[in-house]
Amino acid sequence: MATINDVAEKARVSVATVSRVINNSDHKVNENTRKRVLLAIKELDYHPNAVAKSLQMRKTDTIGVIIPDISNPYYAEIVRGVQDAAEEFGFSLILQNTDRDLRKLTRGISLFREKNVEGIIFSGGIIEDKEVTPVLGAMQEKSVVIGRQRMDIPSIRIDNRALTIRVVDHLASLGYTSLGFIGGPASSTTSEDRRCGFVEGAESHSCRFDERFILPGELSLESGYARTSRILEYDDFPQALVTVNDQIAFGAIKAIKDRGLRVPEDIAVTGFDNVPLTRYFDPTVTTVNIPRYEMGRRALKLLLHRIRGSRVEEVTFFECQLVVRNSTKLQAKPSKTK
Amino acid sequence: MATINDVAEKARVSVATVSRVINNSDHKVNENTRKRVLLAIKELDYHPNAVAKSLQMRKTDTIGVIIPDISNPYYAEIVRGVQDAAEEFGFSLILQNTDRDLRKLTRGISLFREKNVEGIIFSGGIIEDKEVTPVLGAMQEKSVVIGRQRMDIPSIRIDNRALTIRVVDHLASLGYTSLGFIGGPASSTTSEDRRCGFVEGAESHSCRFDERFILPGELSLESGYARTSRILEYDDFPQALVTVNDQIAFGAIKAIKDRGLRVPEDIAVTGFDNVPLTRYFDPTVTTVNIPRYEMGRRALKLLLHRIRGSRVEEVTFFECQLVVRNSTKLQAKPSKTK
DNA sequence: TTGAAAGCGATACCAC
DNA sequence: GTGGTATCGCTTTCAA
Repeated sequence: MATINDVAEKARVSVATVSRVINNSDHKVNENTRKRVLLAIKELDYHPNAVAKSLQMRKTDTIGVIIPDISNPYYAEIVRGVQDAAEEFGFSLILQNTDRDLRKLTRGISLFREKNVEGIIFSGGIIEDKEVTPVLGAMQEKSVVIGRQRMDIPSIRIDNRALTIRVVDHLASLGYTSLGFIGGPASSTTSEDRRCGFVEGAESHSCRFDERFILPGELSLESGYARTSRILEYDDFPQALVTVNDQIAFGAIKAIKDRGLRVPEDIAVTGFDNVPLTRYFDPTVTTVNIPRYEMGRRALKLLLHRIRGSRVEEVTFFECQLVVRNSTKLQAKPSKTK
Repeated sequence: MATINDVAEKARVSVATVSRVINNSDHKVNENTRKRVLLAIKELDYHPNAVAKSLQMRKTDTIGVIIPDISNPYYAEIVRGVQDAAEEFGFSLILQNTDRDLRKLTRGISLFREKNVEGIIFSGGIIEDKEVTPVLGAMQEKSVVIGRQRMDIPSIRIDNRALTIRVVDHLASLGYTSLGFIGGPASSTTSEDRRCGFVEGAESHSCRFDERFILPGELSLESGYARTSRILEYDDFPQALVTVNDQIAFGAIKAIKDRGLRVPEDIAVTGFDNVPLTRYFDPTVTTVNIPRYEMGRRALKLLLHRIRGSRVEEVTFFECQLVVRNSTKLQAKPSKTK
C-alpha cells in the first residue's frame, strides 16, 4: 500500500503539499504541482490511510450501535435508518449485538471506547444505571438511546402507554369486553409500558381482564404461539388478545387457527410494529405503525448534534398510528392490498 | 482520555513496560512493577487506543461486510452469523449496504480500503469483474463471497440449480403438470441459477411451462403479489408456482387468496430460504432451508484463513433441504407446529 | 527487567 | 506556494 510519502516522492513535493491536495485544503497550491500530485496518486493507486488520519485528527468518523440482535427485523430496520443517515454525514457504523446480555453490553461499550467511536446509539435491552454508567464513562455525553431507559441520556421514544390505550380503545369500540395481553421480557421497558397502558385502558372501559391472561414472554413467533395456546386452554379465554409485537401476534393467530378457532370471530388479535407482513398475513393484522427507519435516522442526527456539542432535547417523541386491519374486525371483509 | 504515557508516568515506569503489561507480553516484567502499572491503569481508567495500536501494528481487527440491505432478514441473518464468528476471533464488523447499486458498492469498497479492513465479505448483488476488480485491487486476495459471482474469489455457495430441480421434482411427484416461476432481478445470479433449474426440472418431467409464467421481479412481498396477480389473469394459469424466495411466496399466496382461490388446491406455491414465518403462514409454506447463519459463520472463518495466508477452497457448498409444508400438499392436513 | 527511541501514516504549524 | 518537522498513542527493537 502506497503511503503519502511515496506519493510525495513520486511527485517530487513534500508530504505537506500532498496532504493539501488530498484534502483540497484552502491553502493554495499551484495548479501544476497539484496535477503532478494527482498523477502520482493515480499511478500509485494511493488511498489515504484512515487509521493514521484518525490518530492525528482525533476523530474516527465512526459511531457504535448497540442492539439486542441484528437478525431481528425490528432492529434491522432501525439500523438501516441509522446507517443511511450516517452515510449522508460521512460516518461509518460499527455494530454490537447484546442478546440482552449485560456482559455483552459492557464488552461492546468497552470495545467502542477503545476503537474511539465518536458516539454510541443504544436501542433495546436493559440499560441500567448502575451497571452501565461506569463503563460508559465520558461516552455518556456522546450517546443517545432509542426507547426508554433508566439513565440520563437523550432518547428517541414513542408513547407506548398511550398507544396501547389506543389499541384497547379500538377493541372496546368494537365491542370486545374481555381482553388478554402477551408481553415480552420483564426487563423490556417497552413491554412494561405497554402492559401498563393495557391495564389502564382495560380498566377505563371496565373490560374484564385477568392475571391468567396477562403473560410475559419473548418477542418471538414461538412465544406468541405458546402463550396463546396456554390461554386457549381456559374455557373463559378473552375475546381479544393485545400483543406487544407483530411476531407474537403472528404466533398467536396461528395458535388460534390451529385450534380450529377463527380470528377475529372467535378471538381478535393485535400486534405492534407494523412489519410489512402484517398486510399479507391471513387475516391481515391490526397493529401500531412504528417508524423504525425514521427513528434510526433521527437518532443518528441527534447524536451528531450531541457530538458537536449542541444541547439536544432530552426526549424526542415520535408519532405512531393505529393501523386497523382484519384481525380485529368483527366480520372480516374481503381485504384489498395495494 | 488517559494515554499510555499518563499510565507510565503515574506508575513511574516507561511506556515500554506499560505496553508489556497491557499485552501480557512474554517479555518478563517484575511482579511489583506490574502491580504498579495495573494500579495506575485502574486509577486513570485507562483504555488503550485501538487506533494508535492499529497504525503501529498495521492491523485493525476489522472486517468489512457488503450486502444489499441489512433490513432484509435474509442478509440480516447472514450478518449475524458473520458477526458472532467475528466476535469469537476478536474482530469487529463494519457494514455497507449497496441496494444493489454499483456506485454504492464501489464506494463501500473504497471506504473499506481506507479504513484498512483486513478483509471483505460480499453477499448478494452484482459483482462484475470489470467494475469491481480495479477498485478492489489487492483486497481481492482478502475477500470471500457468499453466493455465486463472476470473479475469481473463493465463495460459499449452495447449488441453486439442483435445489430448484428438487423443488420441481417434488411438485411433479405430487402430480402438478403445469408450472410457473417468479424470480428476482435479472442481475441476481442466484435467481438466474434457480430459473435454469426450474426450466431444466420442468422439461425433465415434461411439465407445461410458458414464457408468460416465468417472470422476473423483485425479492419482495409486493413483487410476489403483483406478479402472481398478473399470472392469475390468464385462464390457463399454472397449477403450481415456484418462487425464488419466501417473501415472494407470501405475496403470491395472498394474491391467490385475495382472488378467492385456495392454496394448494387451486394452485400450489413454493418459496426459498425457510424464514421462520413460513411455519406460521396460512398455509405453511413449502420451501428450501438455507443455513444462512452458518454460511455467515463459515464465510468469516474462510476469510480469516485467507487473511492468514492459507489457501482455501475455491468453492464451499452448503447442503440445503427441501422442507415440505402445506402450500404444496394436494389436500391440506391439519398442521402441527412445534 | 527496564528504558530510549525509531517508526506507523497522516495533519498542520511555522519558516522560507 | 512549498517544505521541514513535531505530533497523535502505541509497539518493538536494541542497549543498558
